[in-house]
Amino acid sequence: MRIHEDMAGKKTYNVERFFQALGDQTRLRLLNLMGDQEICVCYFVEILGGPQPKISRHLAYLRSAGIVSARRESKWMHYRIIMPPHIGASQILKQTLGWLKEEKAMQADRARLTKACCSPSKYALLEGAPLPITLDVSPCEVC
Amino acid sequence: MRIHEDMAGKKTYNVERFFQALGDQTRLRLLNLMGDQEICVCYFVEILGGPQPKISRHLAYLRSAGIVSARRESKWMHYRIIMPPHIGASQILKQTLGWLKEEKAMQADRARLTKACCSPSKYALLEGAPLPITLDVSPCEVC
DNA sequence: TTTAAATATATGCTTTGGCGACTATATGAC
DNA sequence: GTCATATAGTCGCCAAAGCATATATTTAAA
Repeated sequence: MRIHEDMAGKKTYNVERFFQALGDQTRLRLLNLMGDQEICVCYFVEILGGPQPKISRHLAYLRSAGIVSARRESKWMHYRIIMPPHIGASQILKQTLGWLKEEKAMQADRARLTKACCSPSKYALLEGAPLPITLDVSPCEVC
Repeated sequence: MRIHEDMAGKKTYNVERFFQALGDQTRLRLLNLMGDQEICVCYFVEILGGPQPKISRHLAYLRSAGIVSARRESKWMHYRIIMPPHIGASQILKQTLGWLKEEKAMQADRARLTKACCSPSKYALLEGAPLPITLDVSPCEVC
């Protein structure tokens, strides 16, 4: 959850860690793919390419920064974005996700995800993999 | 300016670098102190404390990330925030600055800056230093 | 039913590069 | 020379990438 205590013993959100988590291309691509869906790791591996441990590492980083959460479903792991408890961070994260949607490279990633979901049998890695689950985004009281 | 070229030769904003620049406590404090003012380095050194090269280095980092610009006035250097050319980054930066204003530690920094400006003669480092200059913030067409 | 193989994901380990802190020194303006 | 600021050199640390291996779960075999 990446909360630490300050000298007064009060819980304080780790702002640095939050921004550092956003300061990496791979992690931004992962967040963009998640959007408001809960997605199985195998899709990340398929879409981003590259060695699987790399994906796993970056997901772990995002988890440790309190930006995503993981859920196990039999042998598959699903990741989703969770809004940080800190309201400022939460707003920035939303804004960042909105911005990513407008980047061409990010749109291409999402398009490939959609395509992969439509015909997962064409991708060896995705045989029998559970489809992404769209989360109902409860309206935020802030915005 | 931290723009690099992608394979198509098109100029592309360096998002990673932008977030990395925000991922450090000292740099966030510097940005918070600048706000909408142009401020002399000696104030940063006075308010943040610590060795002067540390401040200078972080300012250089912010400059290389295209987030601040520097202006020389005789022997003093003035720094101010400049809005990134990328609209998404620009919005995030504004939002971050707004958020910082609400953090207690950041408010304390600003209070000490105000105090120092009111009676610079009390601070050895600030003898004869030029006061911060408030910039007229032209209304942004986006927000 | 216990065991072994296969699949999905995570973690260890090593190398490499960047960044932060610190001290000392260089530059630029008076 | 003096003052304000920047840069260089060094050290230690964190993090990223790549490869190998461990864990967890399901399927297949015996």
